[in-house]
Amino acid sequence: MQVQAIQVACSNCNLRELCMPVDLTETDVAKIDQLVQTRRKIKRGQALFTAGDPFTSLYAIRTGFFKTSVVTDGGLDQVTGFQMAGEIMGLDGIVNQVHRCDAIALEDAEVCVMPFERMEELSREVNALQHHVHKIMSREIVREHSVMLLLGSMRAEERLAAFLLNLAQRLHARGFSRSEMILRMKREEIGSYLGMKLETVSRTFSKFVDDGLILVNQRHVQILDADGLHRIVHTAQVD
Amino acid sequence: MQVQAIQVACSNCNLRELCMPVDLTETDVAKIDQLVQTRRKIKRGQALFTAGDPFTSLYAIRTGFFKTSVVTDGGLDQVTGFQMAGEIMGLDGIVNQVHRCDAIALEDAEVCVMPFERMEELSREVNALQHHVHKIMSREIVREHSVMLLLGSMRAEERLAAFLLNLAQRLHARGFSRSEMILRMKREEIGSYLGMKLETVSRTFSKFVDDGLILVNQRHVQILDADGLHRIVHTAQVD
DNA sequence: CGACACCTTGAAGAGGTTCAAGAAATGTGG
DNA sequence: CCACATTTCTTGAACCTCTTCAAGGTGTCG
Repeated sequence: MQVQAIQVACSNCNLRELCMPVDLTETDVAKIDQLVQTRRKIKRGQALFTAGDPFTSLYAIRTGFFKTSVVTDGGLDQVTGFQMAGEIMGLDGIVNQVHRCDAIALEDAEVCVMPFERMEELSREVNALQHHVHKIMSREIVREHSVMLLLGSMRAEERLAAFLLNLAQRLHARGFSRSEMILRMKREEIGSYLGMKLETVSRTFSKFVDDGLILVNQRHVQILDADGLHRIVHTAQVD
Repeated sequence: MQVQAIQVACSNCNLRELCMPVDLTETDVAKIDQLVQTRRKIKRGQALFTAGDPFTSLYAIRTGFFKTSVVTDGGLDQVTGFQMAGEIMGLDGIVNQVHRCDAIALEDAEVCVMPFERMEELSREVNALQHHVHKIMSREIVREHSVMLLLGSMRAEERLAAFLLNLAQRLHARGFSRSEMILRMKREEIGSYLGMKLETVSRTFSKFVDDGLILVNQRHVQILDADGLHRIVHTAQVD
């Protein structure tokens, strides 16, 4: 496990508005800079944590791209999310002080380690941080609701269209192109996340290409007609 | 909207260990008793809150049974959960100060209103409450992961078996029979939650009856062979 | 008791899965 | 740097699960 002392304080981090509260007083800023003492580098394919690991910290992604997934004793495997810079991982560990999913780096990554006890302490002193923690968790709950909607009521094309639009939107919020992206995950992982088989993912990609909605070259995807994709998602009608 | 002053303090509530932290000092108990100043009664079919309502409070169910669901502009409808006594609703509202789902009473109900600003204040003073709030939210995230697993990787029979076992287990934790229950929701709502059509829910119930796993009489369900149901859930194998 | 909502069951059909084969990319060792 | 092995992706064809549509049954409540 690669651990290293930190070079950049939160207050100077370019991801600050993504993972930390804004509108802090100077003294609050100074306190929060104490929170992240270490960073960890994770090589592609390596786990940041796996189910069963004791929970000690939340992790903010500084660079790289992750997937989180739950596994059952039966061997079932479900990808529960894909995380990118500025997003927080590890929230599932708080209840029982044990991680309940795996977090795997899909490309070389670096995360900020935020010891949770320290966060709770600081939250009592810095109201903005307290509220921020609550918001992060609430946001995750809302996100999962929308995944439930996707898995529970949409068909394959709608799911994949929604997935691509969501990825593009998040990447764009981080300064990348709104229409072009490199997928960090394989078809099988997309399929697991979206509740469909990898063959169906591949076929649906091909269909979108035939319909002139996107261009696909392996993991390079270009969105040609975002409105068309939106229309597919919202064609998801009740009878 | 029915609001009323409170008769039972948290410290005397029989649901205390379900919705409040344990191991409090006397002074902490006194503080927490200040949290719930009002209760609200909700008639069957009425909404406690709906998507778009401003968020002010979390709600602890004292009696009754709820469903929560998200609706899209497209008219899609997804039940995201069923809640019973001692469980907390409203967590989705924290991020943007707006509720993002509907909470509908499936039987006459009463909830304790917990103003969230008050909770944040108290959390700064009472460490146990702070940690408790974090645990509640984390537990909800973990629960939703398991729903994603269910929706993403299980087939109809596995989903319904898992659903029945989960309900039975939660009811049993509240002192009810481990094997007999009255469903508070209709087939359509079960179907929405489990990502299947009401006809499929009905057919699957019938199959379980044929197989001697359960007895069904409308909404009265009796589990005859819990092990058999467990086997169905865990037969969910990866090849 | 009649109207309405809810549930069950059948038959036909669609959407997605499974199995299989081959193509394209990626990694490895000489 | 090339040959080979491995992984990942695409596509086809048959099959299966679940949905859709339809009709009839059952329960409930004014």
